Amino acid sequence: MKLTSKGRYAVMALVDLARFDNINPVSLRDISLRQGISLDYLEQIFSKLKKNEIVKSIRGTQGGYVLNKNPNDIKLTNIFNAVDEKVKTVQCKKESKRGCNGKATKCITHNLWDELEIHINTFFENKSLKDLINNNKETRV
Amino acid sequence: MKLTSKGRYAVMALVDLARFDNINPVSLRDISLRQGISLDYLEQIFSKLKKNEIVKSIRGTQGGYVLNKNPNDIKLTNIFNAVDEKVKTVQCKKESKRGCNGKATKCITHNLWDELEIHINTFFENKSLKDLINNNKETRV
DNA sequence: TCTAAACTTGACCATTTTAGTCAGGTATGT
DNA sequence: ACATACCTGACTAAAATGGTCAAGTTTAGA
Ligand code: FES
Ligand code: FES
Repeated sequence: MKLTSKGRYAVMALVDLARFDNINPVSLRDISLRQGISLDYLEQIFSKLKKNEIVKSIRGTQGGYVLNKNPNDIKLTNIFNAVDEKVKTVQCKKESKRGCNGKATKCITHNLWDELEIHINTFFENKSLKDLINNNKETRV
Repeated sequence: MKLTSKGRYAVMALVDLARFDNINPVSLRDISLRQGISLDYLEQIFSKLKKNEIVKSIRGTQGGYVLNKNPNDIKLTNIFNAVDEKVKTVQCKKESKRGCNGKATKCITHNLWDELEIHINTFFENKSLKDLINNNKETRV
């Protein structure tokens, strides 16, 4: 089970953004330089964050991105959903009664994987961008 | 974040094994048929489970595999470690002081990923093969 | 003793996913 | 006008995944 860079970058970038957006919009270029993430890749990521109304964009010179919600209302779940970083412990469709590889029934360990998925998602639901900023301020002191 | 088939199969196969190993060793062929997992793939998986002393093998006709420990002592952690299904929330080496892509310091969200990794691993450490067999018996009643 | 069942080993491979790059745009403050 | 910064879509190298295939060795049982 690994977390992809896309998901990791999305959170990193938003934490960076949340720290600096008090005064002016923050440009991807700045985030790219500060966090060491490819600018082109960041653009793909922010395109999705924008579609999911997590950030707003301001075009033109001195433009950039701004948070579209209170940091307290942006949960990791929202961020990961936006960039398609979903937790998948199974291959079969959830809605379907059938199991993996088109088997007629769900597998013998199916409950376990459901539990696992819930366990991980709970973590994401309980963690907001605000937690991360605060957490980091503490570290800085 | 997704769980790979290798990890999922390993657990499925062991639960199957644990259910049937009371009397005779269980052949991979049987597991393959019952659980719908490729025999050749199962062989790869069991080779690793054996190296990690989770199962024992008995060769020849009527041979097969048997658990090498009490089901209560086989945690998901052990199984996943055996088949290299590790939880990785970061790319950088844990021991190193340096961050991802050879950066001089760890990233701004590093604590978060450590927390996440611990959160997931806790689940795996607290779940044993015995839990899974019992759990499933309940479901069967 | 012969044979078939079952473990053992290692190489090989097609497909998918990942983590980007590249090449063009378009909008806008100064 | 022009530099800055967002916007869009196509493309791709490298890695991971989920297997397959081939060629063994061991041993119970007929
Ligand atoms: S994981 Fe698909 S059937 Fe259980
Ligand atoms: S994840 Fe590698 S530096 Fe934080």
